[in-house]
Amino acid sequence: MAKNRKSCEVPDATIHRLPLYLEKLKLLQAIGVEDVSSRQLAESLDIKASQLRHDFHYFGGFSRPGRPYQVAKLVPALEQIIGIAEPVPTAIIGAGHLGQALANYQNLDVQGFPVRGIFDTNPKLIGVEMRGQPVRDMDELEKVIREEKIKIAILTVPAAQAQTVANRLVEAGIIGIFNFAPADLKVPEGVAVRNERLAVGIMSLSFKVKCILQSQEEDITEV
Amino acid sequence: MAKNRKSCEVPDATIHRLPLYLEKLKLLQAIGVEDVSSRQLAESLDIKASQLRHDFHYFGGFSRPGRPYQVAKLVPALEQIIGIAEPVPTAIIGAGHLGQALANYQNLDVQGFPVRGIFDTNPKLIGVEMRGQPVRDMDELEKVIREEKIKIAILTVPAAQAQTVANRLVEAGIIGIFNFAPADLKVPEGVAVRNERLAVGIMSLSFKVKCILQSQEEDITEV
DNA sequence: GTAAAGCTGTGAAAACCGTAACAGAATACT
DNA sequence: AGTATTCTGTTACGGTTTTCACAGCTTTAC
Ligand SMILES: NC(=O)c1ccc[n+]([C@@H]2O[C@H](COP(=O)([O-])OP(=O)(O)OC[C@H]3O[C@@H](n4cnc5c(N)ncnc54)[C@H](O)[C@@H]3O)[C@@H](O)[C@H]2O)c1
Ligand SMILES: NC(=O)c1ccc[n+]([C@@H]2O[C@H](COP(=O)([O-])OP(=O)(O)OC[C@H]3O[C@@H](n4cnc5c(N)ncnc54)[C@H](O)[C@@H]3O)[C@@H](O)[C@H]2O)c1
Repeated sequence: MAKNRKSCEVPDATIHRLPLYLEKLKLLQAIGVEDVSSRQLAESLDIKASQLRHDFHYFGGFSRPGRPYQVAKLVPALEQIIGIAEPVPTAIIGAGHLGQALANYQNLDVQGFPVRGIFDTNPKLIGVEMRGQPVRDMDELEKVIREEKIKIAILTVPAAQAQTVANRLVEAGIIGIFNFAPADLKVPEGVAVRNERLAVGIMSLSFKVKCILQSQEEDITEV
Repeated sequence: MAKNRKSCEVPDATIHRLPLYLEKLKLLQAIGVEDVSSRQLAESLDIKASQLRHDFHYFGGFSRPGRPYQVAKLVPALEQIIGIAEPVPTAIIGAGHLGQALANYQNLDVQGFPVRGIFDTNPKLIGVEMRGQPVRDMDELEKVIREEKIKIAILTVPAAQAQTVANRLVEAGIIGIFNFAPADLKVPEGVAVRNERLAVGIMSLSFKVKCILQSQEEDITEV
């Protein structure tokens, strides 16, 4: 099974496209589409068909030359690769504004990440129900992570607390941290962090908006 | 000023780093640091100093050989480049769970994106105050966008409504859409879209977690 | 049955991005 | 003053990602 190890040596860019493929395929599946060609799938996602085939090639290919892809086979194959063939129990740390929004985000469940623990330190929040689950005191963190076999944590605490909490999560056995706080977390090897920075997103958008406005101004002065 | 047009031909990867530079610089500024070398700044962000200089080089450089960067000059220069030298009035469309979290996210203001309009169609939400602003009916959308000179919209409506609402936003003069709905928006040229897909983020994290778990298992069986 | 069209898997080419190296300039030190 | 050090701007290099091109298989049309 050297394939498994090899399957982890995949460009980040490819990894980020896998969820997009899966999402689109599930959509097709829902409307009864059985077969789909690399061209059809790629065009609906605004990428080149060759890139899609190349991406799939990292995992050995999902069809045979001449045959289009079968949606019913591709969906579970991608789920397997992404690691959500089985539901992945997840925790939310910090039940503030963002944490509450995420706790109420039904798509998390659908996508394979059932929330099995919501934690906070604020006594006013502890016990409050969110989507059928009580907010728990941080005292229970280690116990719940162990019992529910939680491997992924969504971190929505203030930036100042992020590193401290992250350390505790790692200590408790968390392997993946989805971090929404604007802080550069340091974690030991064997733990994956994904930073979701709102500021980066809106600022790169702003950059492009500025470029558009500038080119519009130039067009006017040129006429 | 051919520089302006040229300054828009910058790799995406560089654009995404600019906000990180700015954030760190503001932090340094806050604690009274006046000068900073490319090495110092880069190391604190876990990137190579040469890359930072390379990034800055797209914009002509911010210092002279031999001199470190002056924080007080760099901050406004980056703000200019990103397009937030002046505050950028922003609207939130969809005041549900996520829209409310964002409306209450003070960092948006701080980073230069004051929210000047929150919109929804749900009568129960219209009029409710969020951070000193009432949720407005969508009827007022065009008027408020015009009066407040809003150029960027944060889209937090259900996926099914996203394209329809996006069309209306473009029609009303919006140039940048920060889209949180899992939908591939089609917009005309001259409009920038940035998709923020939670599913992509958590699934790529899941992929890495799966790889970590697999390599741990292999380590055990090898011993 | 045969030709044509459509499809994937695959490796090579091109484009892109990150890294290293260095020249020239400013500063610090002796 | 002179030398060593530190620093940026800039270019050249190397690696990675994307794109292209095509061989070979499969179905469709006639
Ligand atoms: N609100 C947004 O829309 C938004 C968007 C992007 C990023 N963020 C980031 O997400 C984080 C949370 O934002 P928010 O708006 O929800 O803030 P918030 O203040 O509403 O929520 C933070 C929650 O974390 C809890 N908390 C504090 N310390 C804790 C600890 N040690 N352990 C467990 N819980 C703790 C607090 O009690 C609070 O309920 C911040 O870092 C923020 O920068 C927020
Ligand atoms: N909740 C989350 O944490 C989260 C995370 C990532 C992405 N998203 C996405 O963000 C979007 C919103 O999620 P949510 O959880 O806030 O859902 P929500 O149902 O709580 O909120 C959606 C809001 O949009 C309003 N709306 C519906 N149609 C509208 C229209 N035509 N014009 C204006 N407003 C309209 C609704 O009245 C509602 O208040 C969804 O597409 C969701 O997939 C949500």
